[in-house]
Amino acid sequence: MEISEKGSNLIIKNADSFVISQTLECGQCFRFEKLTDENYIIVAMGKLLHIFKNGDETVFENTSKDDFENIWKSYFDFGRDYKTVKDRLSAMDNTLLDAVKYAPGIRILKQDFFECLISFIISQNNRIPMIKKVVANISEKYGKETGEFNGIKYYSFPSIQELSKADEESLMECKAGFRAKYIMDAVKKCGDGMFESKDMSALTTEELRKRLMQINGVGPKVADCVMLFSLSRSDAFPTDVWVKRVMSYFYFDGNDTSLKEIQKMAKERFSGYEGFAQQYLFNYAREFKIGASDKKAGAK
DNA sequence: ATCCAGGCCCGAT
DNA sequence: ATCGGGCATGGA
Repeated sequence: MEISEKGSNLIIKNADSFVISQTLECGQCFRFEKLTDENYIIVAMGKLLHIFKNGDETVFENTSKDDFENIWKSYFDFGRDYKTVKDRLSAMDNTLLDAVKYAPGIRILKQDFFECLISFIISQNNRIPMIKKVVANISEKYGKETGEFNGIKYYSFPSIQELSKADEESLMECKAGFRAKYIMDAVKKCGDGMFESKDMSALTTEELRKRLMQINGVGPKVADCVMLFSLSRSDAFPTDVWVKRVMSYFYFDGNDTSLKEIQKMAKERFSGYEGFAQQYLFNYAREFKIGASDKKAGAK
């Protein structure tokens, strides 16, 4: 992976295990817009990023080498060798082999903790287009303008302090629905210093999970998503309906299986790589509707 | 119109 | 411990 600067753009040549669409559209983040194929706008880390593919180059428009080193390298997890991750998973069983092959350009993002927490609180019992809309509404109302593209203004996700100004009513106006009160509790507990990054990094994944679940509206699924998508806890295994289905289908002979059993199985089988396995499997399951009542095919 | 969505809370067993 | 109903909202 060679990095260079061309004018005001930053260029990566032959990016390893990185397909923009696969990384963005696999359900881990909500603040992006597709312009054309492999050409996206991302709002993250207080920045507006136009990123696109041009032949064997991945272009970060108007991006300095400093911003890449300080922000995007970590955000896109470019410090990790995904070839090793994929090889290890692919060797575990044929299901994972197929799931990895299906989307070899997924990387697990390292998103901002607070944004990730609020976003996944909003995700519960909701659909992705609606989640994106609510997060965008909150950002426009409480965040700062980060830039403009094609005449459209974009707003960063608010900080804890900025969102502290919100009340339940205004969050309802942002279409958060019954989750508005959950957001209020999360903002309060973050503001009270319950989730300082220094303290969190001293906790085991299980301890951190319990602490996150002290927030009203945060259960095991949201807690695991936050740990995996913003805190690099790759031993977290977010288990939603799709993961439940794909795990039951392939590892429990099609039998409906409890959350506890599934997480136990994941820990044993995917040890150390649970989070990566989860994301490839989730993506695979959702695409082929594995285990869903209207299954598209026998998944292959 | 009814059903359901990357769940979780809450009250009943 | 585990189970089922209810929940704001909008698209199919």
